[in-house]
Amino acid sequence: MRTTNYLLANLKEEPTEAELVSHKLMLRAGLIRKLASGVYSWLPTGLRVLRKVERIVREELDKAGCLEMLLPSVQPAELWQESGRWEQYGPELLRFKDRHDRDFCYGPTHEEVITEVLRRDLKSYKQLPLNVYQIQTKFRDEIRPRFGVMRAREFTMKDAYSFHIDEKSLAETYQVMFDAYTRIFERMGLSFRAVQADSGAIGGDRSHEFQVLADSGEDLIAYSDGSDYAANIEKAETLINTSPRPTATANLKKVSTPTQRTIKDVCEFLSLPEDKSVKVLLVNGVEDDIVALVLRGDHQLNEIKAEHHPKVATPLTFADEAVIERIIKCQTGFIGPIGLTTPIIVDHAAAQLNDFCCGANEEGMHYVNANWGRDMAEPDMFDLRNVVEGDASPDGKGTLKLTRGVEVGHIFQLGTKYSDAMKANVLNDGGKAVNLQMGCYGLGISRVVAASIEQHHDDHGIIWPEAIAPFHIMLVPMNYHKSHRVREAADALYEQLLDAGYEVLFDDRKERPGVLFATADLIGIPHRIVISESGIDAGTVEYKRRTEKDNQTIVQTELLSFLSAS
RNA sequence: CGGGGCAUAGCGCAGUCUGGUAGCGCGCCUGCUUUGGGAGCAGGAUGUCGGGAGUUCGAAUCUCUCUGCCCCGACCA
Repeated sequence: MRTTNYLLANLKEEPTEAELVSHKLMLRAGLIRKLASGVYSWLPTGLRVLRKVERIVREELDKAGCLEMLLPSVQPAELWQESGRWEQYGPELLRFKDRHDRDFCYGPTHEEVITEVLRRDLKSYKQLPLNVYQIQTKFRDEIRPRFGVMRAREFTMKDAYSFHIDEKSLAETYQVMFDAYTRIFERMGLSFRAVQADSGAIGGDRSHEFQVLADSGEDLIAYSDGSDYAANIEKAETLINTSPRPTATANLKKVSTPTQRTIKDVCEFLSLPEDKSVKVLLVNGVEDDIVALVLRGDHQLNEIKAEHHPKVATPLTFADEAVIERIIKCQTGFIGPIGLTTPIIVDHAAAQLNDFCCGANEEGMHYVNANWGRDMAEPDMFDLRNVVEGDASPDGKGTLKLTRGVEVGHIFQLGTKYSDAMKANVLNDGGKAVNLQMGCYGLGISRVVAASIEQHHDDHGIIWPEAIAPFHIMLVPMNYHKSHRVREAADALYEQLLDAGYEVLFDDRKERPGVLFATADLIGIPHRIVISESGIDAGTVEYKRRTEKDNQTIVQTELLSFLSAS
């Protein structure tokens, strides 16, 4: 491709709308343009990358025995009502009506549609297992889209769905997909980690996320330094300390803390370490108005885990101030477990404390030297907190470290959640109808593009991994418009490289060298070849890899063999 | 949805407080010079000052209203 016949669409200045490096570079290098909040156009260079990502995904899924289909993006409400998600999904589901006033939505995901399509055609266990996928535009009306295509409302996703006669078959395909995802992200040159995950709104029992490691990632991941354990912080369990709780050594004492309401203030005021205090968070309950969650002062509530407690209302919401004052007759900041009449759920770490500090349920007062079992009932324990760096790994091997990631893939074992709701079944070998076991497997195609840039860039621009680069080679002639010799040599080499099967971006613009070099760096094409008069005299070309700082001089006649070797 | 901010040329911004015929840089077009890391000089084009309503002799500027966008909190590929 000659740049004079191409749309480079580079921006010299940084767009103010962008915060993340990847977002800035995607705008500057002419990959995308914003049409509306969270809605982007893909320009030629961006689309080339997107297609490369899709190609790798297709190749690996086809190899894994997954069949490509294409489902409608517009879906009738009836299907969503049948699965129960028309109500559950909330405002993130973009809904609209057709001319007959019938309800539709734009698909944010396709469990309902695929189940509807296949329940008609799947009749026998002999047709199973079946694994299908599509690559398609989704729309999720995110409350706050941000970071360009990283969290867009409209985005390209690969979604796959598998159908099985039993859990064993599901687990096998799940593993096949796990391995396919691993190969896909390896081929793309991404540094990533598969982590255990909470399955969230999609539902199901077992799930993993594929996280591209990046400081700017929105997810926190905990991983062990002594094993392959890794989990999203939402999911990461704490290893329960089974040693007996230290015994009480001092008498309960009420102390005045007139204006100290936060753990930090109370502990500073009383000269106590924060890990010798507990805090009480009041949330709405399922049966009770309020449920008290007790955590060690230095720990943070994990809302996802808390939602898994049967007494806690889902989604987790904090209790209303007015309700708190009515039931506990005390303002937040001075609330503690002693004498509370609400159900009390205690995190394992808080339950291990002796002689701790807590609110006295009385304005301006706290207790010190509080002890479970002596000053109040033995604790009802549950895993409520976020793991912290240095915690023991839940598998008992090593300690946990934290890192940030971008979720580019998420795979789930759904079980029969959708087949139960939508009555999707086949006959087994005994002639009995059984509901299908299902798996689903998402991969954010457009997000991968952003995540890759997040991981591969420098001050000058993008550094594409070979596998997803928009072009293989940037051909840069010096003085193309003045020198006949350069023109002839560059034109000839361009044809030669194309014939050899390379995707070449040939910068034949009438620009100064600095502009050409800056463009090449910004777009981030892996290989750069410079043609100049002096090189022609010496029978050489200049070669530079985008990942490296220095040039190499290559004898012109050896260029093709050099390239095929590198 | 709550809190904060912004909207002026393709992009980045000044001008708004204190109303008086819209400006700067980059980019773009033309010419000359220059030619190994985003050149120099000269000339040129480009605006419903986000929309609507109001106040005023007069509104980018003041008032009201609507819309869009960005950032911080609860979702997800």
